[in-house]
Amino acid sequence: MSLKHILLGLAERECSGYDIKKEFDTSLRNFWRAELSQIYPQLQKLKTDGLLTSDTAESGQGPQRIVYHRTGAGKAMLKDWLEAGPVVGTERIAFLAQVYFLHELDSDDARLEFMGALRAYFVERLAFLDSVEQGWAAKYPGYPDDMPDDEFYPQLTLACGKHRIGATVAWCDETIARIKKRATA
Amino acid sequence: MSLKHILLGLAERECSGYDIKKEFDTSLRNFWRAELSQIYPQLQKLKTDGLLTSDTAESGQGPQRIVYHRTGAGKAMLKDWLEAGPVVGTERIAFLAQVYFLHELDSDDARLEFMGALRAYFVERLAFLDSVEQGWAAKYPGYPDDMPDDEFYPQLTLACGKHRIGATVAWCDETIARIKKRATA
DNA sequence: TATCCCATGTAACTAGTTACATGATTCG
DNA sequence: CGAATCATGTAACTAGTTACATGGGATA
Repeated sequence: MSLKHILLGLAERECSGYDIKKEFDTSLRNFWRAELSQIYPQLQKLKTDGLLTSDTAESGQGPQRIVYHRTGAGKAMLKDWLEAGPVVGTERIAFLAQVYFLHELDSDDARLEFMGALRAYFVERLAFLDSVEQGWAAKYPGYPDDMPDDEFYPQLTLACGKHRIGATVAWCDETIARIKKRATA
Repeated sequence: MSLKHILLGLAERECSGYDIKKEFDTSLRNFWRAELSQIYPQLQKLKTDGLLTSDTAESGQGPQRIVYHRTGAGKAMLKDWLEAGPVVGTERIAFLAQVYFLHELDSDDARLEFMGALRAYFVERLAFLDSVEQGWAAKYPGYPDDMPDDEFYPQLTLACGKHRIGATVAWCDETIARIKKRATA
């Protein structure tokens, strides 16, 4: 279960469920997503399990915040997860399932439209990653290697996204060319 | 919901739940996985929804097989899914969540060990894809483009896997070098 | 005779999504 | 005064996992 461990990782610093949601929607968005309706109960559960503690804090606007912080046991559980080695082989890639059955569309035009939409999506993702990167580069003159640990490792996930999405765009281009060639054959 | 549509795609030809499981474990394994305990009830549901029909067939060994075949409505639903455009942005990549928090491990050696294990996994996946490809190449002299439709589109998913996994291995190498450089700095 | 593959399923559980409910403050 | 943002949650549902249950036929 990764969500649990992600919350334990984020709770190195005091944070509320609302704060965490914002992190999912920005920094973590390349590899994980979660809704508030999943985050809040999970934080409560981690607290009853003794992995987090909570405190109330005033917020400038709106109701009181409940801020969480991880315990020693919480940190230990996160470390166990990392020490158990990479969690791989569980990914589901829906668009590839669609490509697998793309012959069910009834024209090459329809198939090319599908591939064009796919390519556009990934190009947009790549642009987003570039913009995040520019923010970092502006903040750290020694970017990407001269950064504190708690930014260096997140930066690695961005670098991975760039590699993978770049490769996916290249595959889209290749695929579009192959379908066109096939159409004229 | 992708599983439903994948089953509708596979049920173009008559197949049993058991057959489908084998397809998940071989051809589809690059982008989706499913257990028998999810497949069997889902097939039953698709039948009651009028998207599949079923028949019993003798099997050489073991009990009777229940073979499914999709209806016109089933085919139409699959087409609707494809025509609605690519399903993207839902992926969860657990190993990147781990990398994001890798600074929580307490030595560079531990971090390099993690990255080494990750690299080894992807190298192995790449070798598997190469072996699948060699099988295809042996069967079709005009590989990869001169293949029937119902093999060409699956082949595209293999090509995508090769691109993406290749890029991931390159990222692992780059990352290992960056962590080493950081360790000596 | 033991193990593997064939073949179908159910039960209990965990994980994640969508919709709903509440209420304060701030900005235009 | 209306919309956006802050802030927390519950309820109902869908999706997926793990464990259990059954039993035939083939192979070693």
